[in-house]
Amino acid sequence: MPSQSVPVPKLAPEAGRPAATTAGQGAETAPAFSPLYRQIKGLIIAGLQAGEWRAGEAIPSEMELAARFGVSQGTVRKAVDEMAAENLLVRRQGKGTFVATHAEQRQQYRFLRLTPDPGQDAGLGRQLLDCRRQRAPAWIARELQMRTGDAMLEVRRFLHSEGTPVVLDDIWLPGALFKGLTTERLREHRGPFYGLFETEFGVHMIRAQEKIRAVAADEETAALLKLPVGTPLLSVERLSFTYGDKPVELRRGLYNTSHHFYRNELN
Amino acid sequence: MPSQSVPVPKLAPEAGRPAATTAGQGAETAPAFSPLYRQIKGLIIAGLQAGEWRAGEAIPSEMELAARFGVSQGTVRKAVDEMAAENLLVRRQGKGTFVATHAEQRQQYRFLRLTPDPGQDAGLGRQLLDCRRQRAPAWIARELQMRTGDAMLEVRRFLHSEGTPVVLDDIWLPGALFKGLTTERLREHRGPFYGLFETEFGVHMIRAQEKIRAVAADEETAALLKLPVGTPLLSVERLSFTYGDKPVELRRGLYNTSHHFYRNELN
DNA sequence: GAGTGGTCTAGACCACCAC
DNA sequence: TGGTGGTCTAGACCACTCA
Repeated sequence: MPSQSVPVPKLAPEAGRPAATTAGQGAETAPAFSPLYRQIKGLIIAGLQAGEWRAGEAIPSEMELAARFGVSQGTVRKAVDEMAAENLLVRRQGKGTFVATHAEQRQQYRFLRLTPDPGQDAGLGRQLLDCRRQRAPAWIARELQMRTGDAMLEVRRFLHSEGTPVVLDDIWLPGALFKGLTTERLREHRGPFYGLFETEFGVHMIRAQEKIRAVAADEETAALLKLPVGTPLLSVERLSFTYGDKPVELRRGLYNTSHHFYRNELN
Repeated sequence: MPSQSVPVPKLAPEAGRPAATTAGQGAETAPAFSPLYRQIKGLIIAGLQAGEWRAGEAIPSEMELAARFGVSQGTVRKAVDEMAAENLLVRRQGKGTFVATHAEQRQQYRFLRLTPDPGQDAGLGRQLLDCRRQRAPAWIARELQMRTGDAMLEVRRFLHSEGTPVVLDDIWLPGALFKGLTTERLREHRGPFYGLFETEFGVHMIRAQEKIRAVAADEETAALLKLPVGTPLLSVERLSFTYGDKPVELRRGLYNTSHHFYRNELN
């Protein structure tokens, strides 16, 4: 005998589901009704955030989660479905559900939309130029939701294709989250930075916004990318977020699009 | 008594669900097993493609569709869920499920990622420059999957913000699909082109790919956009598709990104 | 064969909308 | 008041993986 007033056991008190009618009170702007499966999703995200399961590890099976939260498997399934659609989790039939990671081959460079023209080599090499601790200037502090002057890491690097530089990246990170990150650590690391950030610092990028413009190469950039001053470059400014919509990385890439392009899918 | 061998009535013969085990035969590369809900999805898409329901109209209720296809409501729901996630359909609680359209206010300029800098006016005006019938050159024919020399429409237009031109668009369309499209028709039309294409020609854009580069303004472009020759511009090449992954529009925009940027969300 | 996710069903009740 | 989509449950069986 299914009944919607029975469940909601082990949920946190404030997560209690509003009963039958959306009765009075109506305080503030929105009653903020949220279905059970969304509350479950919130609890799973809280677990990820708390580090209960690390990147690449399996989370408990749907049946286990259903038992733990006191809901049916179908409700857990719907929560996990949404999280899989958002690339927070990865389902593998017969094996389990895993915390998404940037470290795996299949998922590497998930956020990089740069694509070589036909006939170009697909692989991109990395070259670290610089990594130093600075005090955050106002505009970066604003983006990363820290205070002007707070500790900040500044990284500069190349991506190159067959020896010629294609991308010049400047990367800014909150110093508080990346204590102990050094030039050597970055240089020794194999694979994408985001993999390192996950395994070494527990910082997991789940979403990003990019703002793209066309700009002219200034003298410094032109010299570094071995291009004439004034060459049109793609400026890609990326703000990346972890769980809880917390911004944790600001990045500005300058792309030489002579033999590569930025690919985007619209739906 | 649910049983997975019972259903599958009114489905098209070739859509029949493979029974229990993925038995022998194994011809070619993939057995191409597809679950019931995906077959239902295919049938609904076929209906859209055939014009059974037009853009903006409601499709039958989930119960009706379930009865028609001889499956449970839950299976129809899963099919519709996927289509809603792909922006093919729009669900409205209490009202029904509707064929997505580019004509509505809410959905207008769904594919336009150009965003004004803070303080800039958000609205963009349109100005038609030209519309003529041509023969498709090889490179366009290839993209639109037609033959070189086939009839093709070529449209050129501006988007401008507060009087100054921001975007110069060249648009190429297969002549066969847009018979009767004239300069006057385009000029008189209010709202986005994609709305006109839907209502007048039954061509519905559901998906697009963009390739983005930074380029320097040539003389003609510079004059049209009132910029110095060599100004860096964002080149946005868009290929749009209808049902069945059929390409039906090629477009190349040159964006002045001095006071606007191209916004993208990464997941 | 046991365990995991994937599909499908059937039925209940809720929230929203229009008449 | 009746219809629509939205949520939740319970249970069956299938497909895949691994020991």
